[in-house]
Amino acid sequence: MAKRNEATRGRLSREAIIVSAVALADAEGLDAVTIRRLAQEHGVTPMAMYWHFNDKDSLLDGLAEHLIEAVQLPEPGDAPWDQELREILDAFLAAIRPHPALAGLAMRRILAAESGLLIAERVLGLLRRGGFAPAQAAEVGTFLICSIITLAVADAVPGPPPTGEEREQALRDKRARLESLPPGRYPNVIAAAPALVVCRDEDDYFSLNLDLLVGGLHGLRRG
Amino acid sequence: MAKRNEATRGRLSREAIIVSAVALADAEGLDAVTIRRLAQEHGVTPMAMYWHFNDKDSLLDGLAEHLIEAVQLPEPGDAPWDQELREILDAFLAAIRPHPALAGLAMRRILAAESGLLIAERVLGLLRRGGFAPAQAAEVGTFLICSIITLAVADAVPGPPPTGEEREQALRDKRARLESLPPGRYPNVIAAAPALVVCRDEDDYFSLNLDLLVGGLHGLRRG
DNA sequence: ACCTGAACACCGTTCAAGT
DNA sequence: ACCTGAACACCGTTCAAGT
Repeated sequence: MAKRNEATRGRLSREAIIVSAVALADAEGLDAVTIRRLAQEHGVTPMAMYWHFNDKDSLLDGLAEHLIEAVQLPEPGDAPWDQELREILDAFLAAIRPHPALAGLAMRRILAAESGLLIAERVLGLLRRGGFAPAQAAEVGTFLICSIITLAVADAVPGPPPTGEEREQALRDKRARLESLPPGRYPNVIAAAPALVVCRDEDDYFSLNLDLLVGGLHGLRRG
Repeated sequence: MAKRNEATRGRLSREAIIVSAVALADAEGLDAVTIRRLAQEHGVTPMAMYWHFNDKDSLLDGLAEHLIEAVQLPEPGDAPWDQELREILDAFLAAIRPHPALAGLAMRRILAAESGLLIAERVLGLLRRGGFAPAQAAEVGTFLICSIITLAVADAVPGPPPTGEEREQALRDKRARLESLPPGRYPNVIAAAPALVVCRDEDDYFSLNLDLLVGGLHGLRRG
């Protein structure tokens, strides 16, 4: 389909492959990100990829790193630790939100590259300022990052994102199914049906649960 | 390899397939759960599976349902709402913990089957008792469940679980890498290295972060 | 240094056909 | 009702070879 210099002028490169992989994941989901498919988009044979990446897993490593590098870490300030932590978590979420299909890749790869290590260092430092011992900070910090990723992944349907029209229809069906449940047994599911099938406002959803996470830190016993 | 009645005496059945798929996922990870592999273990051709499941996705639906059905929902009592909620989240985590490779399947499938709807109804009911409006309860409740799943998924390495020996080695390597980082830039990562690479006690890790989640509810504005 | 050709062992899935 | 045979369009990966 794509001739050689359509996607990249000149040579094939790690960066060019990663950029097209990100676009592909955004458009059609992570399952569409395939060695063979990427090769085709660059007008190259599948084996050419193996010069730039050891295997598919290291391609995914590259995607995760690319994602994490996009995080715009705020400068350290003199705000209270919890407020500064919140800003970092906001920045992290802002960076991965546009790529829900890829966000999950970051879960087990934050400590693999420098950009992720910098984030971890900041988060751990703030938690220590908040009174957490190193091991506790590690456990809580890991969970915080994973939870943010979970927030971003939550609105990723696996496979190709459906078109607006069929998506609307699927949501209507799902909501109708919930609302036609026996009212005696499921009163709360029925009452919450609209919000269960799709949140009213994504920003509200995110900030509500970020409030929960950061607020929850204050109740924990330190030591 | 396996003769016909090794894995199942008599006929093939949905349940028998699911049970062997769970065992396979536990032993070798979700990637090993393959139509062809399962067929082989039941001494049957791959196409036989398509009589029992529409496609692979509905097999995964079945696995998720199987997992959620294992949740031992505590009886409703007269404990405070947050305490009862905590018990439900504990029960949920206890059920999915043994199957980290499968836990992720439950994320988008809780509302698909009755067992999950019952859990959702209880969680939503308790959140409403805690003062949350229906839509807010939906958003917080969804996040709570997803976070619990994240906790369980967190210690699932994709692919076949490595043997004890090579796992130990991999963890030692990872820890050594973190500890040999420049101390000027990464003091907190270095201090937390042991806990970042593997938590001392999994129960502690889980209960610490469950405390965070449930405690975080109290700080949220209701309405 | 960078890429191709040919081949291997896998996937999920369909469709017609057997009992 | 339950399963098979044959076929299709995909995967990731290796290895020797070309320029």
